Amino acid sequence: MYKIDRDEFNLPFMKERGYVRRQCKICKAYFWTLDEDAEVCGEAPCVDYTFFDNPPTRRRYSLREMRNAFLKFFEKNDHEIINPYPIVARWRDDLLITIASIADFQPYVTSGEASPPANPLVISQPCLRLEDIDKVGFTSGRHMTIFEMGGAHAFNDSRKNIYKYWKNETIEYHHEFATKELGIPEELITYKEHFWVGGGNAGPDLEGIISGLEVSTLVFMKYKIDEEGKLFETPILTVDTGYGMERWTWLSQGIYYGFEAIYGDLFKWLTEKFEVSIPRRTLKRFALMSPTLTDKELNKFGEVISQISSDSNAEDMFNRLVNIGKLLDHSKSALFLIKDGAIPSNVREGYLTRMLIRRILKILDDYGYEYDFIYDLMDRQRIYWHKDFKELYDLEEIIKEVLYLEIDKYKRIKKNIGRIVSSYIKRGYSPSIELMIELYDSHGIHPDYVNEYLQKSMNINIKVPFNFTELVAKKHQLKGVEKVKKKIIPDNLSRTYKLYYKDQYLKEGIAKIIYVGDSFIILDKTIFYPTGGGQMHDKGWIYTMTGSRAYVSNVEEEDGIVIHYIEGDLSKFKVGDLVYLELDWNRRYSLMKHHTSTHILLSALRKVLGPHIWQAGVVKEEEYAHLDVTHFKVPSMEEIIEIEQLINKVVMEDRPIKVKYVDRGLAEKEYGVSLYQGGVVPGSLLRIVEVDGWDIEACGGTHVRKTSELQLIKIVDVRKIQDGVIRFRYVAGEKALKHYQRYMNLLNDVSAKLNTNVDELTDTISSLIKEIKDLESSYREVMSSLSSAYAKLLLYESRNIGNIKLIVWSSNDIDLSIKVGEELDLLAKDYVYISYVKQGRGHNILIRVGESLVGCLPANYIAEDIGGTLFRGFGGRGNERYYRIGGRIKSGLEDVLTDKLVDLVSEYVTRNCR
RNA sequence: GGGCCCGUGGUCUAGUGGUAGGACGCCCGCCUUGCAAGCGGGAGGUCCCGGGUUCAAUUCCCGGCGGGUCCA
Repeated sequence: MYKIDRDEFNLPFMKERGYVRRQCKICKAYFWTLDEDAEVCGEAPCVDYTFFDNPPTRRRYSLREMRNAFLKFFEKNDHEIINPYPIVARWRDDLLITIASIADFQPYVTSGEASPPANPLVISQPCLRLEDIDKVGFTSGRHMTIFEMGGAHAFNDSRKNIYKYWKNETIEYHHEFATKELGIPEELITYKEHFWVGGGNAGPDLEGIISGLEVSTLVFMKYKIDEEGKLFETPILTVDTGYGMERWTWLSQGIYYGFEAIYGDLFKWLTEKFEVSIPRRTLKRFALMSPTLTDKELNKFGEVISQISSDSNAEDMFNRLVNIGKLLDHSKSALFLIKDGAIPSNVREGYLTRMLIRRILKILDDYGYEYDFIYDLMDRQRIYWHKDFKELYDLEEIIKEVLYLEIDKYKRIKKNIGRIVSSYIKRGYSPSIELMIELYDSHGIHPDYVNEYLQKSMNINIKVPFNFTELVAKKHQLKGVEKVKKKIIPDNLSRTYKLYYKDQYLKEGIAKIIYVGDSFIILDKTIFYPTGGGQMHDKGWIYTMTGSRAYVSNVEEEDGIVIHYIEGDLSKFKVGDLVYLELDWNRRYSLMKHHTSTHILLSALRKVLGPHIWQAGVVKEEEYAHLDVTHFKVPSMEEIIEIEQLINKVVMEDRPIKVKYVDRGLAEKEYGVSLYQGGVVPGSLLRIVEVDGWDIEACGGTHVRKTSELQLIKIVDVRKIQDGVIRFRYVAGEKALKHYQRYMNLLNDVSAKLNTNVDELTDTISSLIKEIKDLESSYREVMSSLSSAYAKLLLYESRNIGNIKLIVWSSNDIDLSIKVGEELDLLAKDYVYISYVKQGRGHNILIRVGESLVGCLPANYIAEDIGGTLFRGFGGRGNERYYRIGGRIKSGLEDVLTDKLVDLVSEYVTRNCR
């Protein structure tokens, strides 16, 4: 797509080492090699892997050893080691998960807006990629959903005269790491040209290929790319290298199946558990051909396996092997996601965790293992990795609870399969792919399970296509139109100076008007805080120097410019005038208390509930605040009480709240990315708010000076707002007092209404409920005796036509009429009961006939006859014994109805029954 | 953030524009040495909430709340 200049990589390094540029005759890519006669690029599938049984490195490395070797090598070469970021990318609003080491530094570092935590730096970043999840296991370890990307990054900024290094040094480092550090002969290394595009940036890159395996990508980011694919040079040149730690490890061990290299003992444990035994030679053949496997071939895995082994159970064995790979891979991914707060959910990153866990459960199902096996699997993973990722250690209980809930949900789905599938078929769905898509989409039922059910109940078998998930995805492709916020302010205004950052307690001030819109004013500086970071905007007043006053009802921020929305007349406000500003301080002070309370609560939640707690959303209003956090269930009353006591202890300890501005890079290094609880914070300088010794966050809100100002924080509501997200609602300061008072009033009101006092309220209500129940049951009894009495009376007064008793009754209660009809059954078998009921504007006729008359006088026949003559246009429904019709008739006709009915039915009866 | 599915006794559910039904559980009785099972009887419901259409809504329509599920 993008052409790379033939001299792009014609670097001094290439000349010194004797590398020449060649074109691959198979894949057509250009590459650099020491072999002047080379015709193919050196990457599988153009060539075979050549490291099996014969690793090119000086020795074998475990993943940990490889990571250390990598980090230490670059540290030796003046790179600073940076701790990895979480795999849930909360500092980005365009990504859910960290897919590359450079993602840690986008967008503000790569755009030049903020400086990096160190320059140059090196990092080993766990990354998650789910695009190739279906290939995991089949490609022998080339694809994993979770992997560590070793990133050595340098940021060159021509505007600031910062130059670290660029192409030549990058390749030299790579080469030296491979040859000197690991001892790989340089003839085995080729560099393949490529053009990399991603995350809004682009640039040429070299792929480092050793013994057939691509082990690194050295990207030279120098373009921004727009939606049409146009390239623009950027002032920042970013060296973005990605060393695939797992692949280097695999390479160094020279074994066939990559998962064995990475997961060692865990792999061995699973092969025993799944009773996998594959001859070494067969496994090697498989691993060698795995890079060439296409989707189509994976669809016919059996045929592929038959090419490399004649063994009758070979396909089963390889399927088991592939599933072991999937189990290892998916369980590690799920573990790391949970560690970083991606609690299983039906939305966002939590959904990825759920999907991975469900895939594991499905495999266990397929091989007849108990779901409980996943506890063991995940716990072994936790122990396996906890030395490298210390937070894992404390996660034992949390993971257990999360898994318990997920297994429970999965079982529920499975239990309902039969019922749901048959209900869809009853609804007119034919057993088909469409049905499977619908069932998966709406109920999460895996197509295999649908098939199993169809096979059992209808003996139908449907082939599930390899691209099933793709078909499901297609249903969702209609994209919503993005709402573009209309810009209402002119371009040339300068940013508003924010006085509330200079002094958070400013209640009044003076500013100059620089723009007057139709309903808003823009000032050169302001004390009004605009809605942001979950904190609602201030309200207050703006005065002209001549005493005119306007009410500020809303404040918003756009591109650093604060917009004051005004209620009322703006004609007195002129550009250039000085105005006097006054805050509604009660409101603001309450907002500040709620904001500081939020910080205190968040840290308390992490302490009480666990390190998986992250902020998922927050709103601070004048009357109350709420904080949404990632957690798997509503905390118990005990936990909530503990949390409440803890936050109020912090209040009473009177801790100071400090605000300081720190360079973004330094702040991240010092405090970690847990700083970004509130999401993306732009800019190079971060405003850090610290509740002394308790909580540190990057935050743009206004806070109180000391925790004692909060007086009291009261949690008023805790509930689950979606799977994996719990909402805490709370109030602070005088709002807490107000809350108590409001509830006390409520209780008093209720007590007064019930003529009791608050302490006896529960007992009173209990006895009231009982009383109502008793009344209801007496009412039923009365109704029953009443209808029984009516039935007897009506029967006594009935007129005999032949030996049939005809009862015509006019009532005003449809329920009573129905009941009376039922009672008649107990008294007679040869009656015809017609009840006329007027209700509101409508009229209803009930018709009921005794048991012995069903043959000659079915209720539905009578109804049709009456309906046809007397109530044209009425609707009705019923059966031979019971029928009900109704509709609207002209007023004034009611009186004649009863007589007419009697005549009609008498005639009808005489005619039909002799 | 968006799409789709679902809300009926304590639990699981059938069903419907016109009398809310079944199973499990619960209570009482019978049979049995006892248990389980069986038989007979009984209690238990604002058919999620609000609005609309209709003579009539648990059912149809709209909105809300709650649950499920998939996609990004």
